[in-house]
Amino acid sequence: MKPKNSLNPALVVERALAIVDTEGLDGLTVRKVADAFGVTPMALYWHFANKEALLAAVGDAVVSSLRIPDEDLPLEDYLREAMTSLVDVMRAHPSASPLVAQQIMQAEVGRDLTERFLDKLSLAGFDVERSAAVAHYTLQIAMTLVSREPGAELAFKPELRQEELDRKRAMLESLPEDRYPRLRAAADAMIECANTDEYYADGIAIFVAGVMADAKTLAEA
Amino acid sequence: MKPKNSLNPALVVERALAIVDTEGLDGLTVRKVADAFGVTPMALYWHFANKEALLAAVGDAVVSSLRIPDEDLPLEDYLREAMTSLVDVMRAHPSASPLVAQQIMQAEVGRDLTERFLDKLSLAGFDVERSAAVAHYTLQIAMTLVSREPGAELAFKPELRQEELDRKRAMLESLPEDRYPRLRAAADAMIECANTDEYYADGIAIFVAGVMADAKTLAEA
DNA sequence: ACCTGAACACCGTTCAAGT
DNA sequence: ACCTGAACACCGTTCAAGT
Repeated sequence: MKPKNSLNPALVVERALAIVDTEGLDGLTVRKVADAFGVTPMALYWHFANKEALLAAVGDAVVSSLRIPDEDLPLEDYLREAMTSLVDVMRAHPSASPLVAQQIMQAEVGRDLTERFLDKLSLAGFDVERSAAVAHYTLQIAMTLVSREPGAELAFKPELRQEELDRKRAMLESLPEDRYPRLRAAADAMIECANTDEYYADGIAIFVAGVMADAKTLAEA
Repeated sequence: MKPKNSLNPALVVERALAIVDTEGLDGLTVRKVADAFGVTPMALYWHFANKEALLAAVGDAVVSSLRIPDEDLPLEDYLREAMTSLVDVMRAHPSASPLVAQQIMQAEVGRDLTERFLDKLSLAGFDVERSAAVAHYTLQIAMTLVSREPGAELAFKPELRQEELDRKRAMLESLPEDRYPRLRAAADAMIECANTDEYYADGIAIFVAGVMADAKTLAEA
């Protein structure tokens, strides 16, 4: 006798997110979620229209922990804090970061953050198209930093991980030293992040500096 | 009577790339490629170890048309040209851009480009870790600009495309005007690129400016 | 209202067999 | 050397039926 009402959207999303965390986005299947509840795959279709809706709900759940920077901050600080906030939220569930990017506008917090960002961009001289583009870059680059962090592609095959890293290193070390000295010297740094926090801080700093350089150009024109 | 030797890796890759172009990366299946040749799915396994190897070969094929910037260019111009070259190659086959990012180091042209880029970064004061990180950002951001170009996610459902765009616009236009004036004004710009070339030029310019700002900081230190 | 069971149209891939 | 055929363990999802 199965307990009825053992399923509800919030519980399902929680389980689904756990699977995404441990097995990656491609590792999430309707059947695995059902098994985790000891239930038939079709049971989930009472609570979600389809897998796409379940994934969207997972994205919404992660987005909800986003925090909005102080609205009084000037553009540069607002951008840096917004991007840092996005990156932090995504790093908590790296495999779900594409879902965060996809669902951010469905959440009030995402809309509020974007609205204020667009406002600050506008005041800094960015026209509507450029503002929209910069907001888009910000979100997508945050996602990319997290989901393509060096070594992240091997996160779900722990037994193959070391082997794959060695294979990549061997490939770089097999290159002729006279022709590829920089690649060989950078081999370790290219296959895995030595300092993850620095990787994110630098990536964010570069993008923020780039946007501010653009703002300066616009201010001078 | 099937003609034998109708299959070879180059032909298979060509067909697979065509499918990726018209149906997206997820639309590529071993069975579809086989059907396109009027052959059994298993026929492909004579030429490729598995689907992963086929995808890698598709990536290699696209990477091969990459061009290397003039090696005498200073860092800023070299970076801008390298990134533009990457973006151009990827825009020719947007759905394959993740494969390009994945396979770039397997191609001589990719290794040469990266080697010279790392060298210029080093001369500009970037240490090994930062150089590797910047090379990584460059490649991944180029990929992201292309594969997440606004509207790109709807490219393979032409019949649903207009409907989806309308749905997104309706969502933004349903927001209260007094609270979300910028979002409403930017609605059109956020769901679709009005000027695609500008989208790419701006994205590249921002990243290049960001890297150069970093270089300036390093030079002063 | 909430879930089961059987079935369908797909996947990638193994393995033995054909020519 | 190159390809077929049958089979296996997976997918998401429909549809009718149970309680």
